[in-house]
Amino acid sequence: MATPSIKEVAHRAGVSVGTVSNVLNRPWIVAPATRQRVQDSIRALGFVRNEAARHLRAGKSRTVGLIVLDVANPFFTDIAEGAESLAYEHDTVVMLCNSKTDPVREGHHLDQLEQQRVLGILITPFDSNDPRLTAMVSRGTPVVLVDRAADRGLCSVSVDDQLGGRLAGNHLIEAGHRRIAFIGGPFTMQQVSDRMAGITATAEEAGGVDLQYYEVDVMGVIEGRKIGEQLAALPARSRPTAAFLANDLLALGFLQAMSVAGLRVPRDMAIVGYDDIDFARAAAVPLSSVRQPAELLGRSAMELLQEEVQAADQHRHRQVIFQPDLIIRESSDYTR
Amino acid sequence: MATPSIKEVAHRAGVSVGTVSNVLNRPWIVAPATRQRVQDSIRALGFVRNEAARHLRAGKSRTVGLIVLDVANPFFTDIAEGAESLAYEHDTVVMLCNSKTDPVREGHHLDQLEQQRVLGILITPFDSNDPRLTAMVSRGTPVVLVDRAADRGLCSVSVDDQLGGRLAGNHLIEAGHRRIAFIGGPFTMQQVSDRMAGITATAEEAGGVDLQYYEVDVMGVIEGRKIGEQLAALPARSRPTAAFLANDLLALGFLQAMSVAGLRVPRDMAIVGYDDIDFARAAAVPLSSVRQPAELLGRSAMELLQEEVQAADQHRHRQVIFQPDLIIRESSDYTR
DNA sequence: GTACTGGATTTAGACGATTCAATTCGTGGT
DNA sequence: ACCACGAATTGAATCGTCTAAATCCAGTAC
Repeated sequence: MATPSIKEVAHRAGVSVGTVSNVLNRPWIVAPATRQRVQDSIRALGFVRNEAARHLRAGKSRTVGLIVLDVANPFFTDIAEGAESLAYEHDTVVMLCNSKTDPVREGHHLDQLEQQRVLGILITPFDSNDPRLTAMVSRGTPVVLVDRAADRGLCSVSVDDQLGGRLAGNHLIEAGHRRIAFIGGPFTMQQVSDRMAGITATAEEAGGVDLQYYEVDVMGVIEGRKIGEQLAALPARSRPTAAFLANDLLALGFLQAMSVAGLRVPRDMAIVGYDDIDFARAAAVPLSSVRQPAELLGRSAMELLQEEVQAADQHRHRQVIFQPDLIIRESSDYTR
Repeated sequence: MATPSIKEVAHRAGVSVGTVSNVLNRPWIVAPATRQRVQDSIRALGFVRNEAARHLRAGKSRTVGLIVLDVANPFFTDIAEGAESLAYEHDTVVMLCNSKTDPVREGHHLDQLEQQRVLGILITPFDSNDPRLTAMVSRGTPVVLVDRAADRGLCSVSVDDQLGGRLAGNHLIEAGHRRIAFIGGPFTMQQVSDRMAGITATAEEAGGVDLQYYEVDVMGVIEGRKIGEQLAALPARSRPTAAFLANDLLALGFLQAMSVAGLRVPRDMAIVGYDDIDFARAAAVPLSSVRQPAELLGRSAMELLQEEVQAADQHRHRQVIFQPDLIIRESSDYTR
């Protein structure tokens, strides 16, 4: 009934447990005939390795934790995709955790992962200065920040969010907009504040631009829609003529609200999102968006982690920064 | 450097490892003064339990595997949400795995989970008759099918998909549609074929209905959009006047294609989706959809699993079936 | 002073896989 | 016929935690 252990396999094959283990781990040192006998025994008994025992003995596990802010956001699934593809090559498993932008959930996941002695953790943290993170590192679990630049002793993979904000800002200002809304949140999240800083800088440089800020708790479609309704209800004279949203889910919700309210995009309201998820291209009005190389982000993060795990001692933390691209589509382009 | 073990904690507190373990597991049998001393030691050393060792000793782990077809589909994230909430109450962790409707990936995840000796597996399988599944069960890992009815010796939680198909079919036929497209895939997936069977039955009962079938590999926005473009390109006289799509992602893509092609919804094309994800309500034209109680599905599946894990021997497999609801919104309703 | 009680603590195996030093065995060289 | 060598295999220790049984000890009753 209970899953057979290596011991039963050995007994049935008439060899010692050491030999079975050798068949599993270094088959070439086992005589072909013996090897065959052991493999038959394994198959007959339906033996399955016990990962917990391996892990305990080896002192380290073969799983990597990945904590994202929102699994339902394609941006993060793309990251997961990238991370998993590389993990696979390293004979490693990814444990995907969803913090839902909630520090408590995030903490719970960190606890669990640390108890599982994961090889390391890739995380888009709620707060990148969380002392928990450095504590974990000092206790021996490598941490790589994803989509967030690290300053101190951590590896990180990120995209220049200020530049992203600037790209969006310049684009909208050059198109003639003078009342622009920035929508995102919570503002305490570095990504959000960086993007905000970027567009703010361009607005100041240009001068005469009225930039308004709207904060949301979570960046999802529903919230975007809500803010959209709110803006649509304003009189046209005081309503922003363009909106830059800190992610595409917000932008999609916002776009839907415009459509429901009968405002034309981009004529009445130009929209630029962030992340360039597949939905963005496929939206009712194809969405302009600041593209981030999500899958590459995930892959690189995993790469840094594996590097750190293998090099162990003489590893130097690195901060990789990618450049975002502005993808212009109909939602902000009058010329089409 | 290395994480301290219970042994170091014991040494520092001047007690035996057994006492430390007792503080961790049955604190009440330890004298308050000793308990305090141990707890101080734990904190000072930054001790973190080694889950692998606990697991090995206990013979069973504290994690449950959840394999879904598409993490990016909110329907499945809702299921995960439900499963996790209950898992939390049982001091259990959920490992979320994404099969991406790919049997190979699914198999890989199954292997990993079995090696980890997970408490059990919740899965929306690609093929519910996969012999792997029953093999795993016979080797001792309980499996609960999610969103899929089991016949043989398995627990399952599902929604009556035939009924769902009938609800959509009746609704569209009563509204006068006589050329209807069914879109989904792969048709080998039971959910899809059941929904198809449902609407087919209503069409046959009504008579004089031309029901056309379109198959896709994966049910995502992109694919929906593609089929939408394809239908939009047909001459109006032969084009279906209504479409029933096997999930909301497809429906959303389809809807976008209509909008781009200048077809009005529902006047030129009525649309009914499936799952009633949040996006559906928030779409440019709010989407009619067959609602499934996703979170409840996840919770119930976890409930069945926990039941089976605890009862162990005298457990009888159960097949829970929920009823879907048709939510009518603008995308199929002329009267609004 | 002895025997007993009950609470507090320790001790001594497991659990399953891995690894490495030790052993066995067959073969070839001399 | 004997030794040496290498290939194949074994045996035992180990990882960190848990638990049942054993031990210790202070206090109490007689």
